[in-house]
Amino acid sequence: MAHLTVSVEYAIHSLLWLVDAETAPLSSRDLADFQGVSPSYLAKIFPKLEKAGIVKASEGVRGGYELARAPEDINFLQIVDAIEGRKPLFDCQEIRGRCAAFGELPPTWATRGVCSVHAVMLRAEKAMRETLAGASLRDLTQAVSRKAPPEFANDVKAWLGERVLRRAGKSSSSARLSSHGEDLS
Amino acid sequence: MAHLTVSVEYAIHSLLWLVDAETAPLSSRDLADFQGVSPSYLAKIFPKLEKAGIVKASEGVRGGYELARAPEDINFLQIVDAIEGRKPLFDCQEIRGRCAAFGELPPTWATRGVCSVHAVMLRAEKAMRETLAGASLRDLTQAVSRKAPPEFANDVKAWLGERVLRRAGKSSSSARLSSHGEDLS
DNA sequence: CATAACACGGATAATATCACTCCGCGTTTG
DNA sequence: CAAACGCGGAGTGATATTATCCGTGTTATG
Ligand code: FES
Ligand code: FES
Repeated sequence: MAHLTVSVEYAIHSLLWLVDAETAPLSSRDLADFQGVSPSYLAKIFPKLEKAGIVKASEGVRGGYELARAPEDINFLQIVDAIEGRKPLFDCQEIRGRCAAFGELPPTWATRGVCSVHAVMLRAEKAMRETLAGASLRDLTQAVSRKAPPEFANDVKAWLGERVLRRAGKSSSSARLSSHGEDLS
Repeated sequence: MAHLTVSVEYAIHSLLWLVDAETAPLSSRDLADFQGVSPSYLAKIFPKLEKAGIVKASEGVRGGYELARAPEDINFLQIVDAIEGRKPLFDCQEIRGRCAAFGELPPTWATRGVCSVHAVMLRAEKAMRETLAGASLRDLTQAVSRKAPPEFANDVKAWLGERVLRRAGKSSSSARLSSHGEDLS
């Protein structure tokens, strides 16, 4: 867990829209266009979530992704680990064994167990991971719905629903897909 | 605080030897050779600790560094911030404002305050920082002295004392500087 | 059956950071 | 004055991040 990259931001925000999605599954392209991020990059992120068992993929046309578990069983730590691959916060180089006060090879007491400096870093990483594990996708959707006005959920479903209809070939109703007057050139 | 780099490991281990150092000040070169790390790289780290007020520098020959405060008043968080420069754990790109359900510019409720995803990351970073702030340099020296045999402290002082004598020009007694039979070619 | 829209993986490139080296300058001791 | 310091800037190779493009396989639709 070296650093929380933008891939994590893309992933969590994408998963947010998969919760309560009526028009499932949603393609990575749909989610990218909806959020205004790079489609090709988001397409590289979802296979990681799928291998971690967080989302379920369906192939072929009309395929896409849906949540593999209930949103209360998906937490931030699982998402971060799925994407960043369990990299440690601190990468100990075992300085302690190269002390010149030792001869060629250090005594056993010096290299046994975890270095006291490293132990503090491990505690810090554990505190961070526990905080991430304590935040579920369900908590996130509740926080968002407290913030957004009630009609926003309908706008989202209208936009995504229009997307699904359009790629189904029925590309007749191409205007007025959102109550905010969005059009795509 | 993007990632705890090896510079942090070098810094904390170096500061460890500055606690209870009888032959003060110690040069960055002394500390690097003693620990078996790159002298030129460690020399780039100490000015950061000096600007943070953790360490006090003396210039000229026989100069070097000593702790600027008592070791119980120096914690891991101060050292990490001094070296990594307060970089955040998570760099929010404000994805939420680019949602296609909004028109050209997003409504105020969507961009006001901190994003709910970002808020979780800030809590995780806070938990990590509090753990780091709870570990002082004094705690570290106590943990090390519990681990090392009592004669080790004498070995360290002998090696560093010999180093100070040698660069003082009195380079006659160059052998048998450690009870482990260390010699430097 | 042909096509188009998917997922998936590999290759590539631009940018940034990291670990590290080298140099020159000013300061201080002997 | 010379040697040993601290200090700052420039530069280098390795790696990671962000992003794009392409090819392969799968599946629904016409
Ligand atoms: S040897 Fe790596 S942190 Fe001490
Ligand atoms: S917009 Fe950056 S974390 Fe939500």
